[in-house]
Amino acid sequence: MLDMKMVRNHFDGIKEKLMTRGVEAQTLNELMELDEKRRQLLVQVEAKKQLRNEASKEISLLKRNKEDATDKIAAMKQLGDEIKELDNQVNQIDDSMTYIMTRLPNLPDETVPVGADEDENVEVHRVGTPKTFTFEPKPHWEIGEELDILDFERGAKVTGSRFLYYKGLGARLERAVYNFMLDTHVYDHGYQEMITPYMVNNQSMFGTGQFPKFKEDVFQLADSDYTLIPTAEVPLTNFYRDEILDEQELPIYFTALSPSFRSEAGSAGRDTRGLIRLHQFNKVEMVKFAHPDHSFDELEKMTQNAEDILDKLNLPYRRITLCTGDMGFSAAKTYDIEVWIPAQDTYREISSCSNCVDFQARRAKIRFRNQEGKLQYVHTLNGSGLAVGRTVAAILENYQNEDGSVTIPKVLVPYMGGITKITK
RNA sequence: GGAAAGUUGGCAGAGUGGUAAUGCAACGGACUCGAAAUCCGUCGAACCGUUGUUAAAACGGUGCAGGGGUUCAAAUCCCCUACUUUCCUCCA
Repeated sequence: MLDMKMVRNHFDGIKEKLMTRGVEAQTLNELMELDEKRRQLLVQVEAKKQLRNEASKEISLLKRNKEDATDKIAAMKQLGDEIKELDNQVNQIDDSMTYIMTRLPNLPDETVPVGADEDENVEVHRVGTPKTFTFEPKPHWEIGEELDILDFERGAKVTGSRFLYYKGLGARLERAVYNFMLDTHVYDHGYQEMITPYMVNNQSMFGTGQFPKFKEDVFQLADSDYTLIPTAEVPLTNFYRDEILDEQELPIYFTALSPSFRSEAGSAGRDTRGLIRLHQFNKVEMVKFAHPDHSFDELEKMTQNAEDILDKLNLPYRRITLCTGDMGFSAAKTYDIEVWIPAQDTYREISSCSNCVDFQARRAKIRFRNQEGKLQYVHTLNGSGLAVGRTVAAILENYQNEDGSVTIPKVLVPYMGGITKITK
């Protein structure tokens, strides 16, 4: 959530920036009018409340001295009704403002390219060269089905489309990949490992910005206020919701493996086969709580931490900076990392690393006491490190051999119990 | 699933309808070579608004888990919800 005072004081600049993210000018104008009206009403109602408080003191004194206060009490009854009426008006305006404020996206950072959609994202760099095959590379779902390590049909039977079984060495490979990722983040990159709840309440979904605007993207449990997490970012970031941290503790690094549940409403027909777009997938997530002065440095480090996994797996990838029109709701700046998928002859997203600055911290009330003793919002960051299923897909495709077998990347061999190749 | 007791600053903790105590911690000072201890003082419930500023500050309002109600007036009384602890039941 944005700071209303900042919106009020720098209205034109903020309006311009938010419009690059698809916010309508009219919405913002309406917000300013409501704010104006609200403050006018507050002056009125607060003056009346001051009167009431003063009268209450007098009544209290009279009663204490056993004197008659019936006249004063009667007069206050009238005032009470007026206050109630004005309070109602303020509350209505508050509701309207909250409706708008909770649905406004974060302000893009200065360094974010302005653009309408994904076509205007800017490539930062490419690492590794896509391998040239002496044969026609197969898509990973064909490889997986032929090796009998992925079973999409039974996933569809038992649950529905966009679900699957990993089988035998397929399951082993998935487990090897996420254990490798966790070990790397914990032992090489300094993150604390967590296992989180996989269901969270509405307030947590609000804290990280999924609610109220994106309810249709998630699976909510009927007759409860629990939601299956769409990413471990939600339980990890909300870990410190409504808490005050020590400045000396910052930065705090968390990592967690979790399943992620997404309804994928609106993506019908896209990536219907394979591991790219599922309703349930494993992801190793990184979350940071950073001092505002250092959060953008922390974003660079976190993105490198994600790239380090791909470097070690020797998979070709590129990094792009998302433009204003393609960024997620809570982010001030986002890098996407895209891995090379040979069968599609293209790069596909495998990680997204964002600095949300104080946007989530203001929603979730995560603060620290600074050296002057004042409360200040922390900056929160999150990034995939990495999407596990998509990593398995990339390994199957990039490491496939002409005979249909798949070579295990070197760093994973210890995690595979010494197995170097998956064959039929 | 059932029963009881709880939820008040960073922490501890008083407050049964009439101005949210107090202690610890923090900060400043004295003492000290320095520190600890001690003493003196300050701040602190955390946000909204008005006036105002380089920074400040002053005044007012709200704020006692969250929401609603009663009342001239609610931390306090009533209702609903959440969570915590203990006991019973069940269970991996």
